[in-house]
Amino acid sequence: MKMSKAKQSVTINTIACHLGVSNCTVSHVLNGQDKKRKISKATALRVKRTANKLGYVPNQLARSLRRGKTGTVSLVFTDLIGGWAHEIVSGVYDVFQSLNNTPIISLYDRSRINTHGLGGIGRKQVESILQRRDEALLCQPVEAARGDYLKLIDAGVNVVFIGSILEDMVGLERVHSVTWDCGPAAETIMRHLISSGCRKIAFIGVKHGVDSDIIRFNAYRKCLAEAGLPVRDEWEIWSDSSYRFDRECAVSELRSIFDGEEEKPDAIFTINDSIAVTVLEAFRAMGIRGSEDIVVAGMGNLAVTRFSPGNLVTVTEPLFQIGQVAAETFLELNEHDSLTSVHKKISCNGICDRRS
Amino acid sequence: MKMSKAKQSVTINTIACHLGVSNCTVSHVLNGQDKKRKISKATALRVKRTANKLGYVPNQLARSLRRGKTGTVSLVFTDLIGGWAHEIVSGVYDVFQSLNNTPIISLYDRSRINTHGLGGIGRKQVESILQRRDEALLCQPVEAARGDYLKLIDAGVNVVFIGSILEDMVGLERVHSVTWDCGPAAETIMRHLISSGCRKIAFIGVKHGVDSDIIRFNAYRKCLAEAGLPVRDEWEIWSDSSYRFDRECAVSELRSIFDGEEEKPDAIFTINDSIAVTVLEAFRAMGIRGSEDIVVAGMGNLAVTRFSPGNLVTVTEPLFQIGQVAAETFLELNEHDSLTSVHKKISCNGICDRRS
DNA sequence: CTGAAAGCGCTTACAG
DNA sequence: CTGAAAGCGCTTACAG
Repeated sequence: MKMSKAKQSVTINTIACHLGVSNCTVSHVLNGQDKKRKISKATALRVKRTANKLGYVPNQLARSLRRGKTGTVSLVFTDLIGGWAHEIVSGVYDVFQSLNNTPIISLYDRSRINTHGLGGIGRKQVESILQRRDEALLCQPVEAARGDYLKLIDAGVNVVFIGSILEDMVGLERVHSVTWDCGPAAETIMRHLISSGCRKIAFIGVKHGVDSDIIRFNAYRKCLAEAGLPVRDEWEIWSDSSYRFDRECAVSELRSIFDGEEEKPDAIFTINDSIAVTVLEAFRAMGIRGSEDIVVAGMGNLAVTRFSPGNLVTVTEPLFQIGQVAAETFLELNEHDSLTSVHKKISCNGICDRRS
Repeated sequence: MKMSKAKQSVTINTIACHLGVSNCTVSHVLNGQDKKRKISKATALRVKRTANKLGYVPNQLARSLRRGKTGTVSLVFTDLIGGWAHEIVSGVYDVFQSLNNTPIISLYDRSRINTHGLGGIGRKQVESILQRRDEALLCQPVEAARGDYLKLIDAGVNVVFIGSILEDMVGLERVHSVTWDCGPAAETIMRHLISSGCRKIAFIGVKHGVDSDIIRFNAYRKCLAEAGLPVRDEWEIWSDSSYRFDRECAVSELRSIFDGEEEKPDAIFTINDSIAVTVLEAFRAMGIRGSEDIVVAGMGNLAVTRFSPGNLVTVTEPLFQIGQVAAETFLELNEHDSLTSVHKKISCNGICDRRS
């Protein structure tokens, strides 16, 4: 290792030579096998002291190569904006804190990757994961990356989807998920809207190809039915934004609802905070009369809603917990070496009404 | 590598056996040395084909171990909130996209680490960097992590500070920085405030121990002097929030300014957006009379300001570019193997007035 | 209680 | 034009 230009790097052999013992003894001591190997306390102590004194740092490369196991995991996000990633990562680190595993966090920026015409997670990222011999990928599911997931799975990498899962990948080997109970959460929000007086509730969603798109929509429908409220086709909007639901999308969808002479909704249920916030922003920009009174519901309670203008209602997605459980899932997979899929669901119900 | 439970992993030897050539030939071809080594075109082609067919993926561990060089770099942030990290990371990836280097992004959450009583980047993170033999650390400078930086530097790891640099680390070997011209940027903001009519401008800062704290403050002072505006001690606030400038801090600092009978400022210049936004939030919460008209200036033009209430003025920090240049700096360091320090500064001046 | 030795998957002088 | 061999730093049966 040329890593240190200043001093020669100290290896297990340096210590062994120093002490006149074999490197194997050193290795055992430093791996805490001194008891099992019945190495004398004196020797063990001398080894530890010398290692410390010389500033020995085990070489992960050599160790992993020899063991045939890296213990590393990649965390890939579509972006690091809005706090989603932050919370997940915090949960993951919370679990890995005390272990030797090193999660490797990768960002994958869809906008940038699309620019380069790659799509998916990007060949570069997939290659990195494979070359590094990461043992799992924890990620937000992204439709466009399906091919990449399959490639990784095929190479023996466990894929743990976080938050939701690509609809048709449930049941595949080495595909796992840690999701949350977003159906009940969506129902809670809908009932909250209804019980606070909303009667004409529109829906705006984006199809990400994940199970939760539909789950949330079904909750919307179910609650309308329960309450005997009207279901109107023109109020059920699936935006076909292939990339990101941006201001422009929001404006055009809102026009389709508010431009005509028909009755206007008094609330809009959207499938996530990002959409909700964009809708509120669009309302403000468009200056639609009476839009200040319209309640917009999102889901997630993400940082992005912190200052969002207008009447926002949301529900907390237990991201920290999801991160923790995802990390634990990885550890289990690693330990039990089983091929069966693990699918965990976390419950929660923290509603958050930000109406001003 | 047990990474693939399904199929035996294919190595360079697998290919060599398959083709009846030596692994050394295979290695040369796959590393694009076939020309230099004068390997016959036919052999080269056969090697490439077989590698492809068998789905060969080079083992980064073995390669790095043998080469004595990993080419990896760690990116460490204090948090992933607010979009700062996202922009930096995008810039870094933009440069690494086409290379073989794999940046490894680590999060380091100060709040969580403080809870565990560690301080700094955290022993765990430092250990990981050393064990992985990362060749550089790119990071936001954090006062509390000084000891960790020194430890890494001592071990031969290059440290590249992003955005600003710890005051007293300039000039150290293996310490580098990619910063921006925040002094002129701060002056631009101040002049903007003054030219738009502000006459009584207060200052709120937090001492992070980085050079830019003082640079921004000096810009504040300089512009007041230039314009012949009053400098008042009680309007120059250095909050001693040791951790984060939160709502509570903001409220208490604002009280000290607005509670008495003295004259009140008509603008507040804060050293960054995060503080600015928190101040605006505190204003809203406290309901200080006339505070709607007070202009609050931040710096960064971060995502966190997107919906911030009230009158915000900010200036764009060229984060994407900083990320790019930081990545390039790493590559240069890696290539030239020089010990001299590299300090780069990026200019910019995109002012952004969000007054409603 | 301890050591000699093989081997993880590569790269790279060196020899032919 | 190509191959045999050493070695990166570690772990781990195996033998004593």
